[in-house]
Amino acid sequence: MPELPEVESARAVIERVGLNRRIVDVDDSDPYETRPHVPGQIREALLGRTLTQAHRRGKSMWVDTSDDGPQLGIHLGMSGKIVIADPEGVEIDGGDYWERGRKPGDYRFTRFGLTFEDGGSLLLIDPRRLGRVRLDPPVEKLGPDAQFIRPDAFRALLHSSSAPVKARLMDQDRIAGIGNLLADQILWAARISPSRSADELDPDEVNRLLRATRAAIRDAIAGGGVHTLRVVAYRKKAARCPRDNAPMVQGTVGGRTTWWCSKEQA
DNA sequence: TATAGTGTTATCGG
DNA sequence: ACCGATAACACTAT
Repeated sequence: MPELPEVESARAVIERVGLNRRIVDVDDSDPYETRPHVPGQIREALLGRTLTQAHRRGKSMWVDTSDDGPQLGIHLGMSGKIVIADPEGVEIDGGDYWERGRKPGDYRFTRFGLTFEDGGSLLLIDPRRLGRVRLDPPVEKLGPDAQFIRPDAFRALLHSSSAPVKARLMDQDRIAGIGNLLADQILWAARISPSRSADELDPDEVNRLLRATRAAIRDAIAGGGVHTLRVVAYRKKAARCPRDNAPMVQGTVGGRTTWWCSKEQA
């Protein structure tokens, strides 16, 4: 369930096997997944074109299309996944991250699809339907990508807000790509309480946070998803911090369930 | 059966 | 207008 690392994996799937194949059919019949478009609108815009390049910023993806066509924007929401199937419908690439319970070839929750000339297809599978497909998505509102943000920009986004630092890290308009699990991992690794005011962090803490951000993203991409991050396994009742054995505690910060070490992140 | 959920956004109050 | 907190969205798995 996608944060920046999973979206990057999905982008890579499109780059590997989704490009330069003529689109001969489009299933955009789910009116919720494709809002505010109406069914048929995306189909009309894409028929006959090819995908030429896949981009990502934070958790948002968009794909360029041939012949000056529109960009195809894809957001995976809470449960979306991109899958490429061969002409027989056999899943040949779904990215390299874990996905809660789903088995390859389970297409029950397909919400959007492209069929290519050779019969292969690109599918958006999204049980919860909080993902979104749209033409020419507005991505300029997003903050800089969390994987590549520069130190001065990182410092600046924390500097001017009394909001809890976790809420600030998850604000996609200021830094794009960090979700609930990445945020918990970053704050745990940096030994900073999620509810600390962002503007009260000292320079050393800001440095620790930036280093932890880069490490968490790198580790999650290498490990196969945010669920592989160290602290994620300890986000549960009666768990103890794997560093100091103090109890892990739970609360709500920035509107999301949050777990932290009661000793090092006090 | 009731609840929680790895995301986004409209809405409300300050 | 800005900022932050909250509810709503749709649906499955536990």
